Order: sequence, then C-alpha cells, then structure tokens
Amino acid sequence: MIENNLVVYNSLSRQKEKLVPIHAGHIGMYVCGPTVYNDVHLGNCRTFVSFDVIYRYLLYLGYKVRYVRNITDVGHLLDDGEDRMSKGARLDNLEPMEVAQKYTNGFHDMMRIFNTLQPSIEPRATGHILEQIEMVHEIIKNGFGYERNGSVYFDTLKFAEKTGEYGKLSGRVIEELIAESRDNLKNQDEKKHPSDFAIWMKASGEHLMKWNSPWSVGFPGWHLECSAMSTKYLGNHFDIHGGGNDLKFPHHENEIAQNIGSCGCQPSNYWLHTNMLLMNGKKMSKSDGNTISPTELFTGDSPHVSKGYSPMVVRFFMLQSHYRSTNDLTDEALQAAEKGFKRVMEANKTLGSLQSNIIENAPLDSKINEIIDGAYSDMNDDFNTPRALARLFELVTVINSLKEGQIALTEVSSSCIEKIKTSFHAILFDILGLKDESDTNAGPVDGLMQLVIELRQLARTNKDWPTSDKIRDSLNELHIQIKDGKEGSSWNYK
RNA sequence: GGUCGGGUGGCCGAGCGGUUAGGCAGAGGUCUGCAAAACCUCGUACAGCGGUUCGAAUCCGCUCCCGACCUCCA
Repeated sequence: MIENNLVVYNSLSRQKEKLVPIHAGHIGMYVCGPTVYNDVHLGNCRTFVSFDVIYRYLLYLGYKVRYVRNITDVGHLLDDGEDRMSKGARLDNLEPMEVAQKYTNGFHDMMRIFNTLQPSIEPRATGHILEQIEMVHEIIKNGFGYERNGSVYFDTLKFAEKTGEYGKLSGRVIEELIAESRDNLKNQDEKKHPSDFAIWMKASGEHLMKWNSPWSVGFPGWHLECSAMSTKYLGNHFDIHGGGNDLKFPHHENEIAQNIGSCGCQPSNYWLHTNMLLMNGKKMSKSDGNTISPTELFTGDSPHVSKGYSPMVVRFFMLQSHYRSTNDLTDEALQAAEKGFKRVMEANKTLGSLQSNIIENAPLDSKINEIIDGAYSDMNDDFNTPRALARLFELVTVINSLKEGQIALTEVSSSCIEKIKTSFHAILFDILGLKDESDTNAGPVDGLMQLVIELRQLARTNKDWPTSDKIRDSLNELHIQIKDGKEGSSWNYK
C-alpha cells in the first residue's frame, strides 16, 4: 500500500481532490494523443511534457502505472466532412496509413527529443475498429444511439434526460446547445438534435478509409476511439483521464457520454486538463498561423525567436509555469529560461564534487531539509513544477555557496549533503525529466580542455596575461567559457 | 451572445486572508591581474474603484481590459 499526499485538480468537480487509486498501488491513466495528419506542434508537446511529469511523479511515488496514450489515425473530420487522414493522403499522394505512419514517426521522434517516457500502451484507432463497432452496438442497445442512412448518431437529448450527465465536464446546458448550435454541420439534417454527434459515419464513395459494419461501409466517429480504447486497456472505470483544455468540449464530454451510454459508468475518476501554450499572448494554433514548430524553435529559424533554444531549455521553460496555467512563449522568456536552466545544470555538476566531514547535526541541516521537503510538497500539490523549481534554485545558492566558501563545509553535515545530492537528482532528472545536454560531449574534449586550462594556469602563474587572456578569449569565441574559481579553473559550453 | 479562466514589479511566472516565491534583466558590493563565473545586498508589484476584516494581491461587488471554449485543435 502506497501512501501519498498527492492532491490533483479534477476538472469534473472543479476542485482539488486527494488522489485515491481504485486499486491500491496501481494507477490507470489515459491521455488523448495526437491526430497524426500533420507534424506535431509545440502545443502538443507542452501537453505531453506535462503528462510526462505527472507520469514520472506517479512512478516516483511507487505506483505501478499503466499509461495509455492513443494515436488517432481515423475518424477526425474537417469542416467539409473529409477525414483528416484522407485529406493528408490526397494532398501528399500517399496511402492514408502512410500518412499516419509518417507523422507517427515524427511524433515519436519529437517525444524522444523532449525526453518523455514512452506510454505503456499506445493504441491506434484503426487497430480498434471492432471494439468501436461493438461500442456502437452497446450504445444503440441502451437506447442512446440511432441510425440514419447508414450513419449512427448519439442521442444527446435522450442521454441528458435519462442520466443528467451530459455537459457536466464542460459546464454546458443542453438547451443552450440547441439555441446556439450552428447549422452548417455535416449531415445536420440526419440528426434529431443539433448537439447529437456521429459515432459511426457512412463513407462516401471516394472516401479512402472505410470498414464494413452492420450499418454501412464507413468509419467511426472522432470521439469513439478514445472511449473504446480506454475501456479496452484500462477497463470501464479507471483513475486518470487527461488531455488538453481544448478537448474538454466536445471531445471529452462526448467520450463520457459514450462510456456511460455503453456501460453505464463514468470512465474516469479524475479528469486532468492542461492549459494552452500561447505565443505573444495568443493561443498557439495550427489553424490560425500563430505557431512555431519545435524544429524551428530548436534551430532559431523563425521570425518569433532571435536564436535557437535546445529541447531541454524548452522543456525547462514549460515546467516553469504550472500545467493548468497558460504559458506565454516569448523570446525574452526563453532567454531567461536558458540561463536559469544552465545554472541549475552547473550546480548539479558542482554538487557531485562537494564533500563534508561533519557526519550529523550541522547548523544548516534543518533549513536545507525544509527546502527539500518543500519541493516534494509542491509536487504533491497538483504537480506544482514552478514551485518545485524555485526550491531547487534555493538549493543552487546553497551548493554554490558551499563551493565558493561563503558557507563553510562545517555548516552542513555529510548526510545532509548526500540528501541534497539524492533529491536534486531525483527531482531534476527522474521527476521533471530534464537532462544535462552538455554531458553528450564525451571523447577527447575533457582531456583537451584540461590541458588547455593547465597551460593557461602556467601563463597566469608567470603573469603572462596576454597569453592567458588570448586563451580565454579564443575559447570564448568557440562558445567555451572559462570560469576561474578558488580551486582552479573550470569550463563549460555557453 | 452564452460558459469558463485571467489581469502580479522591465520580462516570464508562483502564491490566493497575516510569511523573501523563483528565474531573467537592472543597481551596488565581495572575489579576481583584469574580466567572466560564483556569492551577498537592493529596488520597484499585485488593472481600477468601493466593501468585508484587527489585517486583502488573496474574500465580495462594480468597472475596464485580455484569453479560452461554444466550430478542427494539446
């Protein structure tokens, strides 16, 4: 039995709740993955990085987590009724599955670049057509679905009347949906009610992706795959369901309707929603052009940034805001994140070489323990990464002070230093999922730099300042910074 | 128009009844051959107007701005 003090904000109840797993020690988590008809954009990345931290923290607490994140490769309609996959295929002159594979690969590459852990299961919508058809059966059997010309619709009005569940998550009232629903939707005339949505759609002749079903040759509705796949791999009722804020309605609302409509139970206890990534104050969005691709951000090839920022700097930047807050991406903010990130990573290196002779009960121990415990409390409070990071920066000051002698080594016990090492590492790498990008330069560079530093030190000892400064300045031009400390010099990439 | 969420110091961003958030930038200092790095100190803040309270950035009301969803989006 794992004890936790974890509190999460549940979108369903609109308040923070203690996380109590259905099965002690186990957590089932479903996160809506990407629709693979285009390159992933940064907004997707922010959401998946957020859930990556959530996943990592649950693992850190000791839970056995089944993390399911789907790939939607069918059923996602455009305004004109064309399937996204089919449209992608037509434009690129490819098989629909070729499109799906191409962008799935790209998505996976980007997830790796952002250092996210892979989900336990990554099911594809097209691999679960049978399960979806089965769910349509159940919904019809329970009286919440009706067929029109080979398509099947979910009867939202009847569902709302019978269960009172429709609209709870997104705060919508069915009468308002009647009044406000647009009438330019596909097959509007087939629906009994404007807010009804397709769970199975009959395919037109030229439609590329289609399957046989009792109702027609067609394809499943957009929301259905998540209901079917979460049920298949996590059961009728699981712990956490996550996704971007913009999926609350209609996607998640309809998902809930389908799950309750087919098996009678609310699929998930806790609904977690990430907020949007903004750029210059506006939602970053594929459709309105206010966007920068991850690659452009890394290379700096975009009018929105003055230079490139590394993946870990971007990840760090994202973690400096809370997942439920909007995060405004600006060049200035990224520069600040870059400096902060490097400072933390440098401190981590410094930490490795710190030693203390005092075994226990040194004067600063309790203060340091407070900072560390505080960081874990922050994570327990709905995964408050910006606060946890703030504590880490307090530790950075302690670490640097110990190194430079502003704090005497006798003021901190060796066991406390060990605790700093353990916690710093756990939070930074295991939980927040950051990594030190400068570590990748193994090979002869370290040895070379040692030699250069020794030669420069020789020059300095001889008061040969021109030589000493030439070495420093030339290295600087190569983006290598020399840092002269009390115990000799060290270096790092700028 | 409906629903929801915001407006915090130069920028980003936590907090959400009494405590220094933190990062970056800026000012002064320590250290240094000089510089950088590091450390120390400092500054200016809670959109506006009322109210509740011993006490409000934090609660209530009004006003003004901004954003999201309502239509594909993480």
